[in-house]
Amino acid sequence: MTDRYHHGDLRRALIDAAVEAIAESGPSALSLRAVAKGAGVSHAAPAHHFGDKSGLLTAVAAEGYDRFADALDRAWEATGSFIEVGIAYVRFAIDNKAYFETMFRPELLHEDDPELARAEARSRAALIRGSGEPKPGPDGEAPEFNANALGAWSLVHGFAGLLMTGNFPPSVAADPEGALREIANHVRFGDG
Amino acid sequence: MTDRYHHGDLRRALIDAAVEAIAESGPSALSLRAVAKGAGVSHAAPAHHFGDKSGLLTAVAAEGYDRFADALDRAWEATGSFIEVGIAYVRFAIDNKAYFETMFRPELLHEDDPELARAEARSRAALIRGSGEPKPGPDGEAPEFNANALGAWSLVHGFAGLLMTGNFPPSVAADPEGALREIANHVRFGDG
DNA sequence: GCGCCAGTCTTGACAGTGTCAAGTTGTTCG
DNA sequence: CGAACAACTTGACACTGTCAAGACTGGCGC
Repeated sequence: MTDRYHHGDLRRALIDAAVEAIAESGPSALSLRAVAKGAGVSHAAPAHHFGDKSGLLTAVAAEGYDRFADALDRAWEATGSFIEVGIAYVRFAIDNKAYFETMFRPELLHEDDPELARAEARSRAALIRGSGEPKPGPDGEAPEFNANALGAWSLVHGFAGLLMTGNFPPSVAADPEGALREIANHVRFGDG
Repeated sequence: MTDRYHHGDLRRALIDAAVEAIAESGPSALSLRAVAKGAGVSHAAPAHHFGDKSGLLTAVAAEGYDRFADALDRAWEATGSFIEVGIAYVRFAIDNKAYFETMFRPELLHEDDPELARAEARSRAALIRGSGEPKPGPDGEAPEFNANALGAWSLVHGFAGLLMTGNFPPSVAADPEGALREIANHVRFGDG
């Protein structure tokens, strides 16, 4: 199946190869030719499916946002806990480093891609839902972030980022989830 | 001065050109040859001063960490306010996008560079000092981050990151400092 | 059952990149 | 003055993304 002229699902294979490569050296070091070689096709094959190198990265990011939304939704539905959604946020970053890093590097992506926009919106919705203040817009309009949600989002996002860039002391890096739970025990969100 | 064979201060000129280029397209898109051309020297000149492309980026990051530490120190000394240090953190990220982005991309840097380590340590110290809990180690050992400091650091770092990647709604992007102050009004750090 | 066509992939080329080796120019100091 | 040394240049190499052109296939209508 993988050595036919018509690959079967080359698009899938290329994304998988890309994710693997990104996991090792980051999204900016991705080589289209290396990805193609990894999938056993010629160096120009990716262009046909993704147009661009940015196109491939955009596809990875979109898939990442979908998986991210799934993870956040699962956490909220399983626990109904604001904090557990935050934990899931960080856990996703750790377990899906390649996806997560790609998602938050807009300069490498086609920001106008509709698939990306759709998946991104899903994640945003999951995040707002999990922020504990579902409060649908007064006339059914899209719900917005309030100060508490923005603060919580910033906190978990920053925690994930600092963790992944190696900026935390070893004690935190050894047990990130524990450290985050302790932070949660010390932080209170209120109405100012 | 700039067109002599011996440039005078080519190192400085290259860093400046690099910062300018990074501000436009991010650190991963930096082209050594373009930087060299911008400084009016041959394409291999940068190698002599920085060895590597990573070497140049490391120099930029180190200088960034120094400026960052300065900014945090200034904010703390001027106000003695925990919150104002956080504001200064985000303001630095906005005003020095090129430096800030480079500082937090370890995969592009020589992480073992002593200059980088020194400047990084300065920033870390400034951050701990500004976190409001100076509490020097019992026996003069380096002070550590506690849960409150980790939480506050994560919050401002995440806020800066999400802001710069365009993930915040327009209302927040239009007045980031105001939004951050409002978040600060809603968040309380305590002892759990 | 057959031909043809749209879609899939390959081949070859191009300009641009980082890095290395060797050579050239300038400065400094004995 | 000359010799050692640093700063920079020149040329080459392998590698990259992208484009144009061609080759192969599977499946469609007839």
